[in-house]
Amino acid sequence: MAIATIFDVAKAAGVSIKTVSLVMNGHANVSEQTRARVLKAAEELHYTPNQSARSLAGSRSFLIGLLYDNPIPSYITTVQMGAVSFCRKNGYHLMSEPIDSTMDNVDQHVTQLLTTLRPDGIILAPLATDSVALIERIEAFGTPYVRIAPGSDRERSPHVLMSDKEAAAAMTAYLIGLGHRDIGFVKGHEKHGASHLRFEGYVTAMRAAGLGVRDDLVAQGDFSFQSGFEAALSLLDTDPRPTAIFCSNDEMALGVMSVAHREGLHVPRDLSIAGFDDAPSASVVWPPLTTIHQPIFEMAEAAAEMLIARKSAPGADAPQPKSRTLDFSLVVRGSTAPPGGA
Amino acid sequence: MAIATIFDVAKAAGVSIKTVSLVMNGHANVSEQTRARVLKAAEELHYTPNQSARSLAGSRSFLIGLLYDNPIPSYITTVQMGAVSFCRKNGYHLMSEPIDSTMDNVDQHVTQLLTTLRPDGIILAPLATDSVALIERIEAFGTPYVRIAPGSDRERSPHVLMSDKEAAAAMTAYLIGLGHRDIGFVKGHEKHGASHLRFEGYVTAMRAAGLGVRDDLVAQGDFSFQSGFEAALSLLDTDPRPTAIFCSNDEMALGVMSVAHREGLHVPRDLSIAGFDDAPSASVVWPPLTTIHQPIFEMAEAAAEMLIARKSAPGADAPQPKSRTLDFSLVVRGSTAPPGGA
DNA sequence: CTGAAAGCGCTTACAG
DNA sequence: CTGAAAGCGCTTACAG
Repeated sequence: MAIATIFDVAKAAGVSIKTVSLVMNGHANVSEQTRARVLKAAEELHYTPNQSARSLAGSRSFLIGLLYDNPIPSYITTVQMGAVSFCRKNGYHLMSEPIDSTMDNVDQHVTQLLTTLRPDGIILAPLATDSVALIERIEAFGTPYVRIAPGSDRERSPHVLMSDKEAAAAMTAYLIGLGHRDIGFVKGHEKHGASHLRFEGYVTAMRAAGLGVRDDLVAQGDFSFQSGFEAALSLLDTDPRPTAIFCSNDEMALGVMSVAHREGLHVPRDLSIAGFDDAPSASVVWPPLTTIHQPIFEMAEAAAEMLIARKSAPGADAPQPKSRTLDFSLVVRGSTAPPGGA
Repeated sequence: MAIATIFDVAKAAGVSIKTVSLVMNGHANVSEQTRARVLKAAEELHYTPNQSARSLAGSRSFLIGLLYDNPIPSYITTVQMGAVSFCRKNGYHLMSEPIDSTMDNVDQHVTQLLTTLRPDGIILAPLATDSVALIERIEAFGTPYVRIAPGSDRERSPHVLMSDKEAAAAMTAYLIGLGHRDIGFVKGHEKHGASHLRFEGYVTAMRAAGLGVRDDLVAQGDFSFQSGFEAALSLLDTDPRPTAIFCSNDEMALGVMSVAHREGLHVPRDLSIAGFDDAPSASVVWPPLTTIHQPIFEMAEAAAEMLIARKSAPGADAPQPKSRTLDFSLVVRGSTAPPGGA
């Protein structure tokens, strides 16, 4: 059988197509009886509105674009799952748009996306979330957008994030609580706003415990395994050397752990190691990594919600929150223990 | 300025909209002169065809749906990058459609996707690639689809894959070449077709070298870290115990490695470990894992190509290949060495 | 090689 | 609360 159109449903229900449209879009001004008749007819005919026609005639495309760059697979996948989860409940679909900010045609590509598909909203995930060029392009176009975990210039746009500073402070306080005093820290990528916040959290917690921050126990990394590896070499070549090392992400923590294995240091007895992110690999290494769990799925869900809510509630001009902060959690695993393994 | 439409371009170029349409779609029957004039006008007006209008009027939506289930993040991300890469070159966009085959409304969801968005094609990635219910639904609808790495019932549909059997045989032969004789094998998930092929490859290579396959050196896993861990415990409790263990995926190999670390076995001196997939974590553990690299990106690209090629070449009714096999590669890293570390 | 016109399946003022 | 009708921006026979 051919695909049913709005006319088929109207005829079957004995109403005009206008009424069918109203019902399908959940408008209020339809009598319960009529609504029920239409719904029944739609059901029987397996009717689903043609998105292209809807989009062309109306003002909505029911499409949300997810722009991301330099993806850490597990991060991006989780973001997608979260975004899709909310989109689906509201009849939206998610376009996956990986971009490469190193390419000079990003601009062109985004413009093409915006004009040909007319998405109702854009979600910006790291690192695209911090691309000023991208943001300007989207703003010029007037398409609503939400940034996930923006590292800089936050006030500029609606966004959803987690408190990196508090989380880092919590982890540091946890290590101090175990009895550690000489705690090394590996910074994240300089260009990533969250890196600075995590470092601030570490400093704050150290000071709050009356401990100083030794310069030789702070190393610069860039979120890569390799940089964690190198940071560990330098941090372990100090005196007194750290009994614990806290890294700004899990990847670097794995680099530190690799050095520990090579040097024959027992983790956590000789060295406690903590990460940040709760990447899948964090629970796969041995010993499994103590880390900060980010609510990535929920952040993406919230981002989609911020985008779609304003659309689904016509009339309800309630001021949407421009910023949302979600909770992290501290996940204690086997890579941390009191110094000396006491 | 408002977004340019086909009428604006037609007026600027002094032709009818029909001609603009022909040019934009790359049809042949337009004089070079006219084509150039239209292209110039389009360029100046920043014209991009409205996808909804195109889709509604024509027969193409320029949308490809990617259906996947139970994603291993790195795998899915790579599949997406590959598919998007090809889609973009041809003006297509990719819809990310994670599905959960454990849900009973998969059917309904796919139907909704097919009827509302009318994608021009569907790419099925694991494990959706082996869902008969899904395939039947798509076939009933008549939407073209391509399966990536189907594990069963391959002849049924166009697909792209890698030779799992050959790859497993190559890895086994490599271990034998190093001097190993007692080589353990950990099977993958029983329901995954590739698992059986990988095991066959192992058996074939062992026999080809005149070595028997010891039952106590073959363990059943399910692709999880945990199952690899358990398999290692049983494999190492044999006599003589294996000097090398080959796992059907990297995740399980990491489980084996974890046991080795705990038991104080030096890898690779006391035990060589090999995986399959070349997941990101394979190069992050210590020592880094020898494994089989799957051309996932290329497989996804090929899948998109198989879908789009038939569309872009109107008239050119060349018989498209229904099956495409891409090459694997053997990646030697630090986790394998001659027995005894000689 | 190119025009004029119908039609794709919806939404949305405009009337009632 | 509901009809009749215009229009969204394209594609595509139908003519020439």
